[in-house]
Amino acid sequence: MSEATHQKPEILREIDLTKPYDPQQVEQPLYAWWETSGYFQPRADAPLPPFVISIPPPNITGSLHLGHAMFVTLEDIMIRYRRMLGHKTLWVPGSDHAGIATQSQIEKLLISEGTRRQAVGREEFLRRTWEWKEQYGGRINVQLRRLGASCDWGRERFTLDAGLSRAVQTAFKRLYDDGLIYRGTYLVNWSPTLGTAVSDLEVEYETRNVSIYTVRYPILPAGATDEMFPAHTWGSGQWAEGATEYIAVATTRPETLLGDTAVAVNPTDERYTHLIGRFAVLPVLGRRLPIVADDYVDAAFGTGAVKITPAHDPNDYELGKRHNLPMINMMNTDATVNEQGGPYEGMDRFDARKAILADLEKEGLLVKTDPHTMSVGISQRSGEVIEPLLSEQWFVKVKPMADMALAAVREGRLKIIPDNFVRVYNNWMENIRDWCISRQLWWGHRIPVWYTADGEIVVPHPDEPLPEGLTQEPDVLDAWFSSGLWPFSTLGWPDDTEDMQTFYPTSVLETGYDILFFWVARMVMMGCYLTGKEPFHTIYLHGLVRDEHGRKMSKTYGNVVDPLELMDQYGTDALRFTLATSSTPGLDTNLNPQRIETARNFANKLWNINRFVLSKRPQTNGVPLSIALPAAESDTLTLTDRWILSRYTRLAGDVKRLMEGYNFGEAGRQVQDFLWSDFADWYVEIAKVQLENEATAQQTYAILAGVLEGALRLLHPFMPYVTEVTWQFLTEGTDAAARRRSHWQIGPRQMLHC
RNA sequence: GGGCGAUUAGCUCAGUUGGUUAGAGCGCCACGUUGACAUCGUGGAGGUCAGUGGUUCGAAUCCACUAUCGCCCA
Repeated sequence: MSEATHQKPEILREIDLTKPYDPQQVEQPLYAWWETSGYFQPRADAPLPPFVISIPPPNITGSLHLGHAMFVTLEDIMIRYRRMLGHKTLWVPGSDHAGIATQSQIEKLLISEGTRRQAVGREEFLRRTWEWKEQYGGRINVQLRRLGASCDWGRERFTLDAGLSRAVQTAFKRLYDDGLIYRGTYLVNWSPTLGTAVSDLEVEYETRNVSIYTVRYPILPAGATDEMFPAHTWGSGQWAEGATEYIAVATTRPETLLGDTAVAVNPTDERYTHLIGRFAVLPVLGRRLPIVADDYVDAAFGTGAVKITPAHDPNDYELGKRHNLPMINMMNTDATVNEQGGPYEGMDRFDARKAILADLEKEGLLVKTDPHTMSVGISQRSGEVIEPLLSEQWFVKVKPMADMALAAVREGRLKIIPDNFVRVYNNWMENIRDWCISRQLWWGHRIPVWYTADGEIVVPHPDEPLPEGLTQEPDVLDAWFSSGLWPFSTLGWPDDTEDMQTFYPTSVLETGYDILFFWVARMVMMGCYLTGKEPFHTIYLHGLVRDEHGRKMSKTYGNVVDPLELMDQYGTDALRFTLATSSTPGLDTNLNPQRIETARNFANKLWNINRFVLSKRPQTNGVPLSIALPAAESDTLTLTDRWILSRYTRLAGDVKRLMEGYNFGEAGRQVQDFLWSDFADWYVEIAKVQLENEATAQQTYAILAGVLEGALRLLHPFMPYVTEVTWQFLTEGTDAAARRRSHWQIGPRQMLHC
């Protein structure tokens, strides 16, 4: 198709201009046309430098929610704007394997078939999961297309792709060789029903009303030997017979006493100084517990004496290390009591609690029960109470990377919008703790570590052949490990590919503030460390989408709004425009359905303005019509003409300024205000008169068409569908169509008419 | 305990370097329609910008404190 004979896409020929704007008729065919025409690929001949966004990869198990709609809206606004300005623009799409979420989904599927993961085995489980992924994993990306996302789908990536897996293995080896990855036995957050460790970030804290129990432990009577005390069996009711002194401790988790290895008091607490160095006797098991002094103990809390369970509590763990206490793990990985639990072995943790309390009472050792509020760790994924558990895991020593990430922001190479998140970012980076990266799952990147028969660790380079006779580590990596590499792994890293050279570092990373630590911070750390460059120069954080009264959307509350339904009802442009214009960076958005209706009306308004302008189009006898604004100094212009041109020029400048400053909402509102209030309500009405006058008719039409054409382009990043279809009708057979050499890609001067 | 944010019309929200009379949509009231558009137009009512104090010629905007709500971290 030559430029001079530019025609609107075939699909638009079906559209009936006499009816109100119908998004359903336009959107999907238009998207297909964009995509198949290659408009979303970066242009080789783009005049301006690359502008690149890596998509926040949705989970393959995910289905579209308003969070996706928000990020697509904002990122697509940036991408389309930069593309129109002439940047070599790339938006890299893809999806995340989402270890726990996906594995849980397939486990449920197996259970519904009457079997389970352990029964089918790892290989078959993975085969089933891949099968599921191939079948359903792409659904979310079909839905992102409906939102109008102008991603280059030819570059779509998945975190478990061969290339990205090689990136994971390369990163792992590099960090391991540099001493930043280590294996060790530490207290970790254990999710019993998921059967895996999780990172600190995956634990949420909830204030709960619980009971605090005061339990007294007998002090070993002077001169008593192991045989002499306790003299009676546990549960006899006479277990503590012969004790003359006791030390009382307060606990909210009495079942953990089975793992106690000491009792601690504050060294300055005069109530207990005489007991320091002596021994208490552990109820149930009769174990001798040294009474130790440590500043950690708050003399004012409870009884001032604390039972110490190093294998089941973070503070006790630290204290245990200071005092060289044994660490006794009394729990299995499914949170039942293990062989250390004596008579309670095999009981679930909460059943054991009840049983132990009953027995303590029987033995006269339960002093009292008080109500207590405390913060309880909950597994983000499963909602169950997290169990601090001593186990062998793999960790990343993140401090050196965090220092680089801090410097990037401090030295201005990385900007965060809105900037109040800089403090949050700094605070987290400065107090960062090592990251537990091993997960006891099957779905994910299996940790690239092999063991020899002697248990020696081998971490091969991904391109090296594997020595014979090795056994691979069974655990997989936290899925955030691979998403931490996303901006560069998707471009071909560790290879020095053309895409890496052209598009890395990327430009803006846009996502919700709720995953600042989970994802953004990790990408910055990994990017800085592994590639030597900040993976992007700007972080733009949006807020959460809430319901119209500010309540968090939740299934249980029944206030979840489905973006697909909104798009069916009002059109994609209406949803996008509403999300963009009712939000401010970093702040939560209360989504008011009435505003979506207004945005739909706005789309229809544009449609009708365009119909009016088209109806006034002069006859040109086959010569392409020129859509060009008259020079502002032309003395044939009426006052109204000058006014609208002035307003338009100011709008173009303001939009440019606002877009550059990431104030997309305000930019969108200004274009709407201009088109509806200034252009439609005033200029169009006065144009009706001017068009009747031979002296002004021609110029009036030029202004009508020229201003509309330009304003449509200003609005296009926000409402891509209606602006595209309208623009196609408006410019068909004109020089404006030819000027756009391909799609919306025209230079900045033309775009803004300034 | 530490930190962050919000508070503007009945509702949902704008208001970006401090600058006429604080804006929009919806809702409400009145009027209007064959001619781009009723998914519309015109006009109107409606605000002590949470409160107090301060800086300034001038404050919704900057500062301090207070209140309420929300979030993050420990």
